Amino acid sequence: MPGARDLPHPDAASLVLTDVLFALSDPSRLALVRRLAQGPLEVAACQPTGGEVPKSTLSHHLKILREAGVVRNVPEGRQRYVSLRWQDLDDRFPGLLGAVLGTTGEEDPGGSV
Amino acid sequence: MPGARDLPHPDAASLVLTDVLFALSDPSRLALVRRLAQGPLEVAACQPTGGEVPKSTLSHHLKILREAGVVRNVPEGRQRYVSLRWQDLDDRFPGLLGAVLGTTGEEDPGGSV
DNA sequence: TTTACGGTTCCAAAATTTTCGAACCGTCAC
DNA sequence: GTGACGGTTCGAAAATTTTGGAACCGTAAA
Repeated sequence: MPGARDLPHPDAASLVLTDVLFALSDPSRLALVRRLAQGPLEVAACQPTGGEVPKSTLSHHLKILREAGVVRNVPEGRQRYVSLRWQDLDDRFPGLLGAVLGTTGEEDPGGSV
Repeated sequence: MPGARDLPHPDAASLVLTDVLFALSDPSRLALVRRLAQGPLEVAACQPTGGEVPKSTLSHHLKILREAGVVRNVPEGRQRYVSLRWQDLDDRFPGLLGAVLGTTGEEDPGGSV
């Protein structure tokens, strides 16, 4: 197993509500979360649509999201995939993410694209 | 009309999600919001259960909550009543407050203690 | 009116967060 | 191996938030 450079992720049960709310309270982070709601993205693709941000800054925001348990960051070849921990979040704080994303959870989950 | 010393409150339609999330992301503020969910409190009663906090500090937290539109602060004689803007919040961000407070809205509101 | 009360505002210090360049680390291509 | 890539970590500066004392403002009681 050639170098497992996995980053630490809190497990679903130990997520802290205020940490999650804080992570989501930043406009640029929330914007990213909205995009992640549509599917995983590699880190480079997490750049805000339009402007470029220094790598270290982007990495910092990803860290806040990851440590709060909002996002999962897994290595894949020489890149990394960032994905929303929707299920875990919903297990721990039912309805929260849906409310933040503006969906109450009542609408067609697998709607026609 | 003897001195209307009303504080500014954003109206329901103009509430900003990240501001609300930020206001709720502080543990002491969130704790207060939970208590307010059970009914209005006068400012003095907003002191954290157990410890005393300087008046100016408490006032600051109330200001963050008020400016985010989470709370309403209305003068009443020589004191002020602080109340949760549950309805306004729910109109603007359906389900959010319920999710934060840990109730999806489905359970018995007046459950047996 | 004078004084006590309940609270907000003002201001500055302390703490935390944000930003970003530079150094570093694994992985893949040459 | 050597080098380019994709990203994280480190460290320090800039910006924002938190804290708390002092001054101030209306209201109600003396």
